[in-house]
Amino acid sequence: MSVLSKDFYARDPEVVARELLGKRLVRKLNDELMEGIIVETEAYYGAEDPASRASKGLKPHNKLMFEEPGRAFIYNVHNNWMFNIVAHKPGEVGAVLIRAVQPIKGIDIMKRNRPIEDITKLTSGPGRLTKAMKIDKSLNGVSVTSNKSEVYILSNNVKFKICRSHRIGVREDMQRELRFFIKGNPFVSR
DNA sequence: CGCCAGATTGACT
DNA sequence: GTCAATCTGGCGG
Repeated sequence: MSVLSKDFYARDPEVVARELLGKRLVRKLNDELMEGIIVETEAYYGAEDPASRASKGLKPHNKLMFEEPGRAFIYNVHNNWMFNIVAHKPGEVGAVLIRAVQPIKGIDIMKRNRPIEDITKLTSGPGRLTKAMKIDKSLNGVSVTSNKSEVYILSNNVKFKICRSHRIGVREDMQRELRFFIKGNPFVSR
């Protein structure tokens, strides 16, 4: 298993969102290790995407979406941290939101961070997984393309079917369906 | 500094 | 299905 490089993210956000499914999100915090399989993502674009943080052009808070791919882009919504990875072709704008993971390592740590009985609700939502894996604004702008980073993505070799739908929770969506998830996986958000 | 929207969640009918 | 709590950060004055 190898760490996904910057090249992986230097493509169209939709392609990156689809291909991130099944990959492994690794969170290292001091001596502790947490890991989850990505089961749900959404793609976001630039000016053409009314739901995007970058829809109104370059601003200090969204400038990461305009910059080099492969870095974490994190912001707050309703007291929840959203974990995105900057992804776009050269000269373009975009990011992929990680909406849900299936926990596979450090589950006890995640449960400590987010006490809950039902494990399928531990990381099945963008705000849930960031809380369980202790991802917050302190990781904004951090590169996810090195295994020395506090957060990165590993390749994986699993088979599954991909479903798609419109994005969740956005005020104004695009015509295209830009949410992707693994068919039948119980850790996908509602 | 105050106002308020928001890529949510959890509780409840 | 509905609904409101809760808070960060953008933006106007």
